Amino acid sequence: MDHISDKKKAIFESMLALVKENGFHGTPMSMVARKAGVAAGTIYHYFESKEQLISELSCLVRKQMTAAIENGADESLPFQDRFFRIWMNLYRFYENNPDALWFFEQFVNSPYNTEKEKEGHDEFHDLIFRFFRKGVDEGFFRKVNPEILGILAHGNIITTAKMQRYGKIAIGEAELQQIAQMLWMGLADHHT
Amino acid sequence: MDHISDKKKAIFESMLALVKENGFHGTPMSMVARKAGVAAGTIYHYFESKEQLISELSCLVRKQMTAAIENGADESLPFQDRFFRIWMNLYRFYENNPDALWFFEQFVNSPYNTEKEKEGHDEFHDLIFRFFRKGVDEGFFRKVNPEILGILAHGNIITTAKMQRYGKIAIGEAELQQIAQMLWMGLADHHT
Amino acid sequence: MDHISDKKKAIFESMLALVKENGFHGTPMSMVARKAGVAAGTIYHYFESKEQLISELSCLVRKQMTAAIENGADESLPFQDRFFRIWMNLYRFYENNPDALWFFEQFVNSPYNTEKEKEGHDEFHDLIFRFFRKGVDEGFFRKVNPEILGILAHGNIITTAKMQRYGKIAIGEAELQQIAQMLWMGLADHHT
Amino acid sequence: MDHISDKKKAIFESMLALVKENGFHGTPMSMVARKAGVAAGTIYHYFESKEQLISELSCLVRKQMTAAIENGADESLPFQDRFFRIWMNLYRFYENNPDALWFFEQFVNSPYNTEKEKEGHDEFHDLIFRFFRKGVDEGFFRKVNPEILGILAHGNIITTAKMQRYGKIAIGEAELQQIAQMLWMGLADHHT
DNA sequence: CATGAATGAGTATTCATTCAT
DNA sequence: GATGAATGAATACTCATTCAT
Repeated sequence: MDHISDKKKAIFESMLALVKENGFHGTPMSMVARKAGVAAGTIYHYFESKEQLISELSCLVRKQMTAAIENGADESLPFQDRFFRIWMNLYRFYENNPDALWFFEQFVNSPYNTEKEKEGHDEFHDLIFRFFRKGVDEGFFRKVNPEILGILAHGNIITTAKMQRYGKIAIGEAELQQIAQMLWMGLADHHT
Repeated sequence: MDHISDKKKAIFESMLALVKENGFHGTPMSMVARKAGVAAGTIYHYFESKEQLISELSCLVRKQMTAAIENGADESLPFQDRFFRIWMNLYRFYENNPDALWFFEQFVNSPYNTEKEKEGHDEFHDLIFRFFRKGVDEGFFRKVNPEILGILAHGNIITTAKMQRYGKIAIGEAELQQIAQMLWMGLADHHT
Repeated sequence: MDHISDKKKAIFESMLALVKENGFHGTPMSMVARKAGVAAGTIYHYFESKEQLISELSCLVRKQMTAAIENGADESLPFQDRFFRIWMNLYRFYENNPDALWFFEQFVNSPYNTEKEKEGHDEFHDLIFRFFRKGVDEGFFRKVNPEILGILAHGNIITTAKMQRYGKIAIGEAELQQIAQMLWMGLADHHT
Repeated sequence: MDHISDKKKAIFESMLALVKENGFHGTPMSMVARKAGVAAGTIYHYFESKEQLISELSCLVRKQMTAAIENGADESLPFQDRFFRIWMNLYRFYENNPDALWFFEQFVNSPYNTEKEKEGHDEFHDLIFRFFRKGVDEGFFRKVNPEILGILAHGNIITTAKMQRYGKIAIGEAELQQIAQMLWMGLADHHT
């Protein structure tokens, strides 16, 4: 059923929001509990430790990111359309879920992102990788390790989302189109 | 002038190295002191608080980043050459100073990076901005807000450095050239 | 009558075994419940509190100790035979019920052994006392407060059982005989 | 110098007294700190953890016990005199240091008394052992493993001290003499 | 009777910071 | 300037106990 109890969901959401405000360290479990409307001890029925709560939350966020992309994975579309669709889908996800973006950025560079964490299966990464390999194989992209292309593309989207979030620079629809376009042009194989 | 006492330098280096290992929270002042070979109290002769030590360190790192770029700012060179030179210079800096890269990435996404922090004058940012504005003005780059271009370019370099640092994907000289090349192609104005 | 429900028994046994492993403090009620195969709340149908569970368990153990002795209380036997029989019966009880020995030793020296606890009627103590008073009255033992003799004798048995349990010193049948013999010789009235 | 700082001593004494009242678990570090007149954190300058504080305290107590015996180790005295002297010295120690007696009894039967703890070198035990081996070798005691004799004798003293401490039974000088005498008679080799 | 999710007070421990020497 | 012992507020986590189902 994959059913997540209401309390567990409330705890997830509470942590997500608070981490954005205060960072991992600045977010005591007691605060997570209060915002989630549960007792401090209750969290420990659902999660073994703060570390595990954060770890599970990172999995959840990654799943959401994966889901966000998959909408654009419609294989019947032309490749280039899929590229822009994926770019925009993921961008929109970050735009609409700034807490998730912030959480993830902090998580990646934190001691919570342990070796064990990194070694787990990462469907998000796989999805991206397959897409870019296909792009290389079919001549759309340069002959470069598709993994590199995927990571650069994702970095590009995150940079854009952070820019928008940061708020000092106006990023409208036109700019988004241009940024995605620039990425496509950069990756494209201009030989042919 | 601008002389940094040996102890102060030792404290900076100690913090820089430890933050990479353990993160901000995992790095108590006592540990910084021990690694720097000074007493805990001594740190407070040089810095008002942990926060300020981190803040000053972030300034120092930014200065180093600025210095790294400036080598490529030789205005007599053709613009495109300067672009690749700046790209590579900054990349090399991150490659050779992984502690600094790590520290900065953590810092940017941390509560230590306060509003006040963000509002301070940022010579690094200015330098980048001026360069990209020139590129736009002179027709090398698309007609896009140069600030956006600068941030995308910096994001590209950091993504590359982290990829290399992360170690799972082989990034050799050939790949570096390609990545910079792709960035250039992306930003370039293909109209003309 | 005096019927103990299966669950209650399971809870007693669970606590007894766990206390030996982990001590009172290291034995949370939830652990007792799990090992007993009941829900945490169920324990509170049978016992008012952890304290009372422990208190009742201590009574139960004392009863078992009393029963162990009583087998040797056959008044038709010569007094000396009864002495050795009691000694060995009690020793065997501790040997065969190391959990009980351990529990009792911890209990006696714990804050659970409250004043109220100590003041309750103690049949075990009475039994021992009567036996040693008889021994004194009939000239087998020295003219010493029989309560003292009883406590010394019991201490001797417990010391022996712990030695055996501890495992570093080989205690065989021969040694047991000797220890009991030494105790007898010590208590005996050598005047006559 | 074996010098123990005043604060460390205060912490030891505070713990010793409180454990007697409340047991290990009932004695939070904050309470130890308050009674010792130091801040909670201060304890952790001297001891790594509660466990280590307790462990070190147990060593200290054992040393005191050893010292108490050694006064009676005057080898020029007749063996029997030494026996009674050791018995009384150790008894007096327990009588005058009821906190230590209580602490030790609790400690021995607690999870703090780890395997590692038990395996450490134990001078107290060695001293006792050597004395009883000599007694056996020189024909004063029965031909029984001297280790067993030592443990029984120590158990006898502790039982006596606890009886006295317990307070319900009057133990005067006469009784003490008798108890020690009974122990001697018990251990003695009556063959010769 | 039985359950087990929920509670929240209580505990060991950490760590930025101070200050007497 | 330099030291490091001392501080005490803050935090993750535990567990006896309750109660709605």
